[in-house]
Amino acid sequence: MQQPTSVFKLLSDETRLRILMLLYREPLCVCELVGILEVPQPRISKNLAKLRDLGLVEDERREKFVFYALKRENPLLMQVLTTLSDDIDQYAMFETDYQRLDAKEQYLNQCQINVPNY
Amino acid sequence: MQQPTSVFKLLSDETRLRILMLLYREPLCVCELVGILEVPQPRISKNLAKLRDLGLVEDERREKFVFYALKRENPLLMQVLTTLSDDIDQYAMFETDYQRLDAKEQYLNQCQINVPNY
DNA sequence: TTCTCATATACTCATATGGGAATGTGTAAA
DNA sequence: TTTACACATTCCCATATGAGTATATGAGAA
Repeated sequence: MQQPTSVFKLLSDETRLRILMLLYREPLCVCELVGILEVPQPRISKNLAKLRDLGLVEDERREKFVFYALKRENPLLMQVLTTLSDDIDQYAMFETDYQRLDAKEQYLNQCQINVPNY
Repeated sequence: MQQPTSVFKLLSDETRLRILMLLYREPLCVCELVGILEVPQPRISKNLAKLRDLGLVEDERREKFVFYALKRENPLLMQVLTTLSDDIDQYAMFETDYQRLDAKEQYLNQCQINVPNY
């Protein structure tokens, strides 16, 4: 089990928290995260690596894409994400991200993924 | 309401999280925190100041002592502290701090406070 | 007023952190 | 085996952070 302070350190960065909130909803590949969050790809990749290093997410390659999924083993992390998600209308940025996730097809730039039945 | 990332940043430091966990139980003055946590006084004071700057705790002077109390207005913070507290046996350091809090009289070095009925 | 004690702050330093730009790697298609 | 695309990593830099030491502040006691 990870140290609580280490988990909070990862949660304390806006990019990472936005990523975690999205992965709380569903697994996503890097290019989807780039499209939804409108953040440069290296920044996404580097922050995903930090999340993976602490075991909060796991990655799985599917053809050309690498999908990241939230590992739902840490009760503290899950409690936090649930709390935020339950009050999503209190957090404008996360709420916007959720809306963009729901319509993610329009936010995938060059990359048009089509990986069925995850 | 504070940004979640700002709250997590404060929670990501071990000294501050230990302080918050103790204040979750009851208000304490600086010298009590020093005695229980065995951490240098300037470090306690500086971290308390950061917590106060973000509105997570409030201070109140009583004679020579300054008592700090958790402000229980932030749902996210309260949810986190409750989660940690409910699984306290999973977190050895916090559990030890709680035990020292329960017997705090023996950990107050020079300072022997006696401030009744808070 | 002077002394003592509790607490706060200033100063300095070493280290950590996040980010952008450029480049490397790996896979699949042509 | 080239090309294209998705993703990872390296390099460098500006800034933030946490800590210790010393010192300042502030209140009560003498």
